[in-house]
Amino acid sequence: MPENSTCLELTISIPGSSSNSSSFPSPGGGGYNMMRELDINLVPSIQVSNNNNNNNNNNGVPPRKKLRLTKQQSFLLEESFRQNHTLNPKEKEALAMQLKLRTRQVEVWFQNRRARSKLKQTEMECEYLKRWFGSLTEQNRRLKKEVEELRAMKVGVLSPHTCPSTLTMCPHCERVTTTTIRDESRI
DNA sequence: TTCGTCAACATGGAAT
DNA sequence: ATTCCATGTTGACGAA
Repeated sequence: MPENSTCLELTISIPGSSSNSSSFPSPGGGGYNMMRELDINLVPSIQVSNNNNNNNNNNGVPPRKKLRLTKQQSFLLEESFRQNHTLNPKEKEALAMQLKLRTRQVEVWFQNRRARSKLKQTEMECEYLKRWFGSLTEQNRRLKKEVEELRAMKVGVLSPHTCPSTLTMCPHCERVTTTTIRDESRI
């Protein structure tokens, strides 16, 4: 079955019902029951004309159908989102009119789009942090190895005939060097 | 059948 | 009180 609004099943619009979906609590987040106001998938005019061939043989509860935006609608929404991630009421109204959608649909689309955008951003940051963690782990490993080598070097330098020494950083070449007590006493 | 995507919805918090 | 938004969830749908 092609996924466009013209083949979707319909519901009867209830006069006086608000566009606020939260007025119709339903099992599950998908909010869906007999009291559903308008089929979100359709423009009102289409709903009226198509409603005649809807038998509603499901105890008055039509199966939930999923709207697929047309390519044109998606393109315009994406373009609009690219320009601005949020819409003021006038822009929302205008865009809805242009797309032949309800303002609620445009609003929901933008909410979902922002969420997807944020998710993508978070995933990218996560990847970056993972790589960073990897490089830090590697750096830590190398530094530990270096410390081990330096410790071994220090042990080698120390002998019963030599003075105790300490490891110091040369301020000029920034290399660690072994300094004996005798050397230090000369400074 | 399973899984990913996404429109629609619920809810709670912030702003007005 | 109302509106808007972020976030989490649900369910329809297509693809693998």
